[in-house]
Formats: sequence, C-alpha cells, structure tokens
Amino acid sequence: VMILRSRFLDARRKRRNFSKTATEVLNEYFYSHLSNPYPSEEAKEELARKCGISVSQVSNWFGNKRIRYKKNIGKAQEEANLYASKLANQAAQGGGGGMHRDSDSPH
Amino acid sequence: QSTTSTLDEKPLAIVASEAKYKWMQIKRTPAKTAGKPTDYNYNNGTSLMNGSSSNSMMNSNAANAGRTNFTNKQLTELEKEFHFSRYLTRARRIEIAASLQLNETQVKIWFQNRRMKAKKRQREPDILTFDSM
DNA sequence: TCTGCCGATCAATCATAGGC
DNA sequence: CGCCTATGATTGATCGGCAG
Repeated sequence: VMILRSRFLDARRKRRNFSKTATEVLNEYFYSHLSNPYPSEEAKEELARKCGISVSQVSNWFGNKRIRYKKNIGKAQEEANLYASKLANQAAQGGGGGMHRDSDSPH
Repeated sequence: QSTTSTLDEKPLAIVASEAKYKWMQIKRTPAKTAGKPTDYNYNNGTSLMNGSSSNSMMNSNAANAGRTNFTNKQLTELEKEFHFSRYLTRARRIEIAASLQLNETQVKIWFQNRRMKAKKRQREPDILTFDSM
C-alpha cells in the first residue's frame, strides 16, 4: 500500500522513453543547431507536436541533451558524428532534407 | 522568418570532439547560498566571510553551499504556506526563514520556483494512467 | 541603485528503462 | 536475474531582463 501511495506522490518519475522517431526528430534538431541548441517557444511547440510529447518534455530533453553533450565533449560522441553525416548528406543533396527549419511536413 | 541562422553547420563530422560553441562553455557560479536575512551581501567579490554564518544552515554549507537539500519538514511547511498565499511579504518571509532554518533568499527562491511549477502544471496537467500498476 | 519576479536554464541527482 | 549505463524528470539555485 505504501508503495502504491508513493507511486501517486511520485507519479512523476514514471518515465517512459520517447519513441525512436521522436528521439530522431529531437536529435536532428539538436545537431542541426549545434551552434545554438536553444529552440524558441514556437520551435518547441512544433517539436512537441512532431514528437507527440509535451513542450515541457521537449525542454527537458534539450536541457538534458545540452548538459550531457558538454560532459561528453572530448569523448566518442559517435552520435554526433552520425547526425553530422546525415547533415552532410542532406546538404550535399541540396533541398530534400528539411532536417531542421520550422514548418516542414515530413510526409 | 525566424529560421535564426539555420544552416549553422560548419566543418561537421568532427564536431563532437572539441569544436566548442559559446553555449558549451557556459559555467555558472557554484552557488553561494550563504546570505544574510536582513541585508543582502551580494557581490562583494572578496571572500572574507569570517566565521559569521555560525549556524542558520543545518545542511552542508559554509561560505558557499551547493544545492541545499530541504528536509521534508521544511518542504511541507513551505508547501502549506504556499497554499495559503502564493506570494510572500517581507515579514512572512522572515518568519518562515527563521522557523525553518533557511535564509530569506532560499525561501524567496523556493516560492519563485513553486510559482513556476504551479504555472507549468496549469499548462500541462498530469494525466494519470492506471496501466503499468 | 537596489530588490523581487519571471522565464529559461543550469547542474546535480533521483528512479526507472534497457542492454548484456 | 543482477549489474551498469542511458535517459526522462525534478528542483535548488543562477542568469539576463524588466518593473517599481
């Protein structure tokens, strides 16, 4: 019973990882704006919509991402290279991409 | 539009290792929670915090403490006060701070954060789901 | 000029999810 | 199944800007 009670009082940390596609969208935005990964309120709303999560969750994600990215500078960061490659490809193929920028329709 | 400097990519590929932008260098002052109730001893640069504090802080904290860990008692009392009034008056702040062994700054900040938390909840209410239980 | 509040963020930590 | 890392959320406190 106490356990259930603590569950309600702590309903907060009943976390569930975001979907693979959501994480993909967030990472694409993050790495395509690496010079300034601070999405505006509007950008957060759109990301939230695309990812099917709340704006707060988008904020949490970027907050955690920035801090953790900094702590990993100087290490592998294979993820960064993965997205850097994606950006390179899109840039090379010109157009198509739409990895970042607002109001793009991914269908 | 607000595509704010989109295409900020540059060398790429080797970005992770070190290429650091301004945001990657952001560092905040450790946090100097040591404050005096009546007067704000803000930036006086120099240290010279002669053994003044003496007490007023039960937690780990001398001249500058990191993150203070509030006790359940303190949180319960603060929460109670918050429900009574979302904003503090100077007098009330002093009373609470003394009562809970905290600085006025800590009480002030707690209320500030609490208000933001309340606003956040209003914007995005909790949606309880009974599955997974 | 100094102080409180807001909005955003930082930074450390909590607790769980996921991989092995 | 336990252990360890990845990750979402929480929160005391900081930063810059604005108002009184």
